[in-house]
Amino acid sequence: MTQTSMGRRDCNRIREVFMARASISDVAQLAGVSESTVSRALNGKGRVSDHTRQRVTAAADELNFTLSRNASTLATGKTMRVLFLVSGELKAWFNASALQGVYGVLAPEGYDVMPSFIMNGAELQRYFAELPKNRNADAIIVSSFLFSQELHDQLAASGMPVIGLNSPSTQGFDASITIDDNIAVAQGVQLLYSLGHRKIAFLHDCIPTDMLYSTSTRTESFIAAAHRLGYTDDDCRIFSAEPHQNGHPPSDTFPKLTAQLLSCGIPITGIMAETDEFAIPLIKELRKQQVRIPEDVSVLGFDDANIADIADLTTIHQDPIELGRRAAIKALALMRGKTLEHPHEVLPTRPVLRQTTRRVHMV
Amino acid sequence: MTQTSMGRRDCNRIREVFMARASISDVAQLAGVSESTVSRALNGKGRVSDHTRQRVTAAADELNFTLSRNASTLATGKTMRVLFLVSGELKAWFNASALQGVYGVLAPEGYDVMPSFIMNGAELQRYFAELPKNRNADAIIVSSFLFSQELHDQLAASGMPVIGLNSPSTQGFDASITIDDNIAVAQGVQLLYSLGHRKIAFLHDCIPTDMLYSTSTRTESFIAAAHRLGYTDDDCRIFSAEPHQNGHPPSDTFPKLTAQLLSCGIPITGIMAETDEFAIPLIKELRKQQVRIPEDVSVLGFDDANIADIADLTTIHQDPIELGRRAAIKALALMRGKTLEHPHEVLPTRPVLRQTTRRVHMV
DNA sequence: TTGTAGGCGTTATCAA
DNA sequence: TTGATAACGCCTACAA
Repeated sequence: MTQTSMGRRDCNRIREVFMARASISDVAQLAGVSESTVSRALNGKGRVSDHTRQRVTAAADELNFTLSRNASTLATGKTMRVLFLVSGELKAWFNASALQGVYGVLAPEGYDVMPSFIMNGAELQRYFAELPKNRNADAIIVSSFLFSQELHDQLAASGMPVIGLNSPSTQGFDASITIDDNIAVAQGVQLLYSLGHRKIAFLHDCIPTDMLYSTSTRTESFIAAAHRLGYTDDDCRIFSAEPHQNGHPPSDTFPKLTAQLLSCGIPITGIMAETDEFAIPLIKELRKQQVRIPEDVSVLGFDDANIADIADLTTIHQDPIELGRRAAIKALALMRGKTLEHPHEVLPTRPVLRQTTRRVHMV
Repeated sequence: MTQTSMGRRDCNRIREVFMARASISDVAQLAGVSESTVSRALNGKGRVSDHTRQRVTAAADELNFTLSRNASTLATGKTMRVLFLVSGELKAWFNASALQGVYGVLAPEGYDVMPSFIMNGAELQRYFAELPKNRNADAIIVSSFLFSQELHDQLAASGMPVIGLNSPSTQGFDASITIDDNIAVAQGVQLLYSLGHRKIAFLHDCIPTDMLYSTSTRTESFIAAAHRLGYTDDDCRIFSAEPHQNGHPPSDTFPKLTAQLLSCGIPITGIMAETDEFAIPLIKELRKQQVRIPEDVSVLGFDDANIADIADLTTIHQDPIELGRRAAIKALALMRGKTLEHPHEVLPTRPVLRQTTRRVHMV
């Protein structure tokens, strides 16, 4: 270890005095072996005799030493970090749950998870423009995003595996895990049908965005499913909220929707809302207007978020923790150079019956 | 650029063909300057003439280059990463919100946030044993943890700033941000008092843990506050749930508590629950037993989590996003070597009136 | 303001 | 199985 630069040297000396950070060479010296051997002994790769390994381990313990992730990263090109990108709020039920799932499988494997969230298309643009050049992660899991071809190309250029989570298509993803929104909505329609509801409505929450996986496809799914079950255009209606303002529906959304529902001319008894979050304030408003739920009208949500349980809301269940887990498992495999047999998978959804729906008693 | 090692060279060649990753030397060459100049031009530190900077920037853009975080990390010792450690689930309202707050201030400053969660004391022990040696982050924000002196010492040895978030004491933290549980509970008691409730109860949720900031201090705070307002021991009662089993109260918790409440011999009209999450199932059970809320009994929660709004629960409001933000701001300052004027701060709480409490009409 | 020459703490190659 | 040596990609002290 030659040291000609005084500045550095002083710096090191200070560091050693204050916190005694050992480096691999210290361990090598103490164990009486070379740095390479320490490296091999400590990171598991490469053959080292048991005897040597023990000596090295002992020396490392004594010096309170572990290998530096950063240095390894630089040498190997592996960062042991995974990006988790979501749109909207990190604290949202879906995102937080998915993060927990991702973390749950990645952390035990020694990976760090770095969440990011992005609010609009411009940010997304910028984010992905930087991403491939940063080589700051080994994989990226992307939740609910809609990707342009351009972004796809940028990502492909990064060489990083890109895993989709509830993304609208498999386009641009090396692997993906998702629910089938189409089927899920059909489950809801089927439920309303089975309960005897012959006039039904879908309530669409309009989230304007240039990048989010718009749940607007649920509207189409609803109509298609209803038609398959024999509902005519007069038997099933769509009501749309005004576009969100700073992350929430405008304040008069639910009174307006309630008014529309009650004045639309057909006696709707079954309502499916696009999300639980949308269903609950609607129910509150309906009850305020003396519409009894579920006696007069049944209401069905979508997601089975924690609030659905609180509100006793019948809904369609999906499991973001499991989605996160699966995404992470795929990421893990891809980072390890494996080829996935089934890169794109679909997780089932199911209805959960609670107290906001009931069987219609025919007149 | 001398290259004697064939292996590496091949590797580089392959990489260049496939993804054309430029390094700082490529930029230097293209811009016709030295690597140091590129470094200075791109990372902002150090003086570079405008003309040179422009040439460098242009070259970097052309080569689709940005500085590698990892390499910078190794050279500078700054990782530009912050750990965020929580106990319990990441998806829990408090944790997810705090994370969002932390992320909100750190991300724009170029920091990555790495969340971790830890379920028990053993994991905590292990986590902190590794932490100082890893030098994998520049600071750590710790949410709601109780620290032993031993852990404190280990952390201090790491040289990393440690910021507490709703931790029970400032002990062991370089900075902290918290609410005052004592005051918050007193606000609740005062509210019940002002509403005319003269027989009140506190419901304690028993979360057994060897590391979590136990909210059990709230019980004592409740008694103290009640006494200050003139409640006698006969006027205020404490009811405790059985210890959690796998993260939740035992299933018969709320029927049991309800029975206790109704049979305790004093006509309790005001209840404060330790958390919103605890209050809501209690209310459901009470209503099931034909106890009208708020007509017969007023119930008050604690937290103002999103579910409180859903359940129309009167509660004590705290703001974990803001707590996260403040913690991050402190972290930022400390990482930048600043000394905080007020390292330990307290954020106010306030009652939020909803539909589960009402004024008692005296007989 | 710019260039030179280490150094950051690992891993990988090759030879022994 | 082990060791010497050269990367990995950037930053910084110093001299120019």
